[in-house]
Amino acid sequence: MDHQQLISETLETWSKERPDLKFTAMGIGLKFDIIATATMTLAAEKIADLGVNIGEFDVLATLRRNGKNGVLTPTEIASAALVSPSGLTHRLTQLEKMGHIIRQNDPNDRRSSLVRLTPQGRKIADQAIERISEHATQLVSSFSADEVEVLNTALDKVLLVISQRLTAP
Amino acid sequence: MDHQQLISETLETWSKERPDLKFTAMGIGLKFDIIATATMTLAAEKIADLGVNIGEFDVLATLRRNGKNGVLTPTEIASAALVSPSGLTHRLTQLEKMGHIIRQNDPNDRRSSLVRLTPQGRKIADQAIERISEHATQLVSSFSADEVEVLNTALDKVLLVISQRLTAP
DNA sequence: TTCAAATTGTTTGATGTCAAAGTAAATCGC
DNA sequence: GCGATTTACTTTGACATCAAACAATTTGAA
Repeated sequence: MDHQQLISETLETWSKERPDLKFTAMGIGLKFDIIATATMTLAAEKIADLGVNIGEFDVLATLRRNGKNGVLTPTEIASAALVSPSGLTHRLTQLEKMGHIIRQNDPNDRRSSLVRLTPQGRKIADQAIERISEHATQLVSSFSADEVEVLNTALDKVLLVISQRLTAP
Repeated sequence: MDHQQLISETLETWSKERPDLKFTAMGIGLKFDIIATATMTLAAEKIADLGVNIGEFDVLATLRRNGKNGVLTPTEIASAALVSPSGLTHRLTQLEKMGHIIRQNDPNDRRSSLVRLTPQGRKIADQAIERISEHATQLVSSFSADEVEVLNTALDKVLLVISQRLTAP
């Protein structure tokens, strides 16, 4: 069964069983979830042959786009990549094995370390971002510029509500 | 740093580093991902005190909304809940421990089994869907009916492209 | 009828994640 | 200064998930 059909069938059966509740918004939530999952799956496929997964790409990308010298501390990467400290440690370990990054001691703070993108890692990051930005563009290729604008605005409105909920439950 | 700001900063720095690429669509993808993750996290919090996680709720909900007698085979549940067979086995085991479902032998096919929602499981499903539908409604509470309609239409368009990509890579 | 292929659900092994504890070092307040 | 607190990263343990292998059973074609 197709995703669209799965969603509409879910909403219909729920409405039948619980006519006292409203399910329109839940349908939107379902769509967000399915779109996000599928988008990530597809993006992962696009870069699979580069040997990195999406999480690892995210780390490389964070270093790559951080201009100057591609050096950040793990804490900086973790907050930019929305990953837990322990999750980041694992990603860094993998990336270091592959030779895409190196960990160096921070000369100013011995608790800390500096994560540096290697030339090889930079190359991977560049190849990956090319494919991923292109892939994302294709997903909204049926949209006019205006429609993209409208969608973006709507997403921003949802993000705003979410930020409020996350910080002030 | 706030999510909105994180996204716009990511797009800006990328545009600076790679002015040859287009990042608008990737920003939309990022927003989908953050919204979906946060929505699920918030929904999980809403039902945490019921003792079930989102995946388990999904199974209960599939059984509950499937009218008549709340009985389905694991295969039917798995395809409706978008979970792998092995993932479903684990969820069913947990739910059976809690007394929310029971597994019975299928009299017509001894390979198969029938998963039946218990009255207790049905109660949990009802409480959970009330909270989750309400929570979803709040997330788009700042939208007019028209805006909800526009958003839904846009999401459907994206879903359509995704379905095509997933089936025909 | 019989045996190969398909189907059903579970088990196994690997992955990626987080929360919490642990280790080490820097900073702040007195 | 000096001890308590905070900060930075890693380690550990738990969890949920998937893909692939598996065992049991049904189906279907020769």
